[in-house]
Amino acid sequence: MTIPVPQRPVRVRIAPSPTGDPHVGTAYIGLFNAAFARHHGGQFVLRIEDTDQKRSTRQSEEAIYKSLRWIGLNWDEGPDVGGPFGPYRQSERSAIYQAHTRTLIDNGSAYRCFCTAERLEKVRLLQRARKENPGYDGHCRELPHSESEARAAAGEVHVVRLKMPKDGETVVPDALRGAVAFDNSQIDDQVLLKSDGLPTYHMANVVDDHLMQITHVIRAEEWINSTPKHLHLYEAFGWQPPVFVHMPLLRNADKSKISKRKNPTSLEFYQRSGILPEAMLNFLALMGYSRKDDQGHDLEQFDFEALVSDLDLSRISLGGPVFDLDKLRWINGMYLRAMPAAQVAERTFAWYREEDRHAVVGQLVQERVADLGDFAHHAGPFYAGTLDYGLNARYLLVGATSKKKTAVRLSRRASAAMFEDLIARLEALTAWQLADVEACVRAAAEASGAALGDALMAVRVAVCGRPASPPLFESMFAIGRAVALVRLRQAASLASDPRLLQDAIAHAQADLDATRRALEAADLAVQAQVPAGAPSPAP
RNA sequence: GCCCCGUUAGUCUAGCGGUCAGGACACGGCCCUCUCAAGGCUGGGACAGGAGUUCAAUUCUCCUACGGGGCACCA
Repeated sequence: MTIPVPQRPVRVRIAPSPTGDPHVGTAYIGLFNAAFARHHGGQFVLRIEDTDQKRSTRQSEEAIYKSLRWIGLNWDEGPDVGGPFGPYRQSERSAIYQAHTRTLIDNGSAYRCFCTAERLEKVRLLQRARKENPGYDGHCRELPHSESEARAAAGEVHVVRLKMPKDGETVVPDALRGAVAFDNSQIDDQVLLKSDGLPTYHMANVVDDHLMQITHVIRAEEWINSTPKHLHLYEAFGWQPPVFVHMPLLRNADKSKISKRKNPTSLEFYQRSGILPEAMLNFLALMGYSRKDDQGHDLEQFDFEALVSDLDLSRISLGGPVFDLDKLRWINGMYLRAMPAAQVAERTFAWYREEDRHAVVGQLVQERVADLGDFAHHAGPFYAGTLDYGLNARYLLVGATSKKKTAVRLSRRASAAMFEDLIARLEALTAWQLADVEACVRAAAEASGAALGDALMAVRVAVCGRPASPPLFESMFAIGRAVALVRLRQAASLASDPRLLQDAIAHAQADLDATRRALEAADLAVQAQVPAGAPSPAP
């Protein structure tokens, strides 16, 4: 199957929601969008979907720009670079959506719904009890036009819903999967305009994609089920829908949709771990796509330009690819090895230099170094991704190694819960400020019920990998949100899984034992060489 | 529960009716080597199962199983 390309210029977009750390999934979809646009000489648009006022933040938006640029993606139009179809931030387009919603109400494709959240909740509960499909029951669907207008005019709180056909089916032409049919009876009367006057994803998406003249919607597979709604919106407006291409979802090792619980998903984490952006991009390209070398074998190494030149989206494989850190690291190493030697050092120093933590790290390490060479030892944890806890994993159990008689020793579960609590607190922070980080750690420590020092030790080892480190709060602050969170999640899963924890400790212990045996053997060897007649060493 | 998508080794993939089912990561062995890497060689390891179509199915169709996704005033 080939991807249809209309006569007009190809225009594609990514539409990330600025609600958290810049996600590898965004970069993944962005990569194929950007490559597709370039391949066809079209434009690649970045649109910010910040209609969820509760969760969207400006920091997150900035972080998205930074990370996408880091990985080498450039957009032709977007909130930060402008363009002829702006504004590119949905929160600045409310009037547009409201006007369009109005036309849908007027032409009978949508209707106002005055149902309260409580009523909807009740309906859902009832439906579940009766084992029916959850969905809106159509209570306000047939309200007379005059009543609807009057109640709205009176200022009654309401949403606007799409009037989906009750029967028949809607066929989604997916460029990779062919025709995908959905029974209309399965499809809910989707809310288009929320009671706060802002549109939902579905509405904003369709309106923007049309107004921005998007020709191909290349997005993640999780959207395929809502595409019938989008198709009906296009129809209701009398617009021509774009070509839909649903990409497979990146997966965790257990095949579930990739998540920060089970994988580092923040692009910042990879940047701070010393992954090269071109290696990351290459790795992402390999997820579902492949190219051939001269001998017809799979080609592992290629850059963006190469991807652009022979891109054929219809060759995307549809099984959800597992995000394999081992392979990422291998690719990264391959890139490093392929560089001129001088460049490796150059890139490394540049990477150190572009980091924002030097001042803090220098200060923290200063008191502990006797010579310049000591820096690397003490600063190690500040310039790394995940850590190997080894024998130190035992400190991850709160209080377990405490020398205080009164120490409160937390169970594995309770220790893991303390980490989870801390993670939740840190995730809730809108900015990464020293004082806030400290407050979070102190609060989590206190909530755990353990002595402050014991809880801090567990956090210290989780974040720094060692029981001896510069002051914890400053260290966490310098290590940064992305890396600190990944390490805490790693610690949490280690603490909650007895097998993992034991393995980690047993592994390190085995190394230690081997060393001890080697030393003993060496001692014996020395004794054996003692010449006859010499006094034997004291026992 | 209902709907949709998917299924080649632990993982990423090639394959598009006839192949010794190819490559890569990871894993094991050997070589190289002062160590560790890197590199070279090499080994084990896959078409989820069952029907059908066909002279011939990994490849086409259907069923089953398994995996995933969706069913919000989140995107």
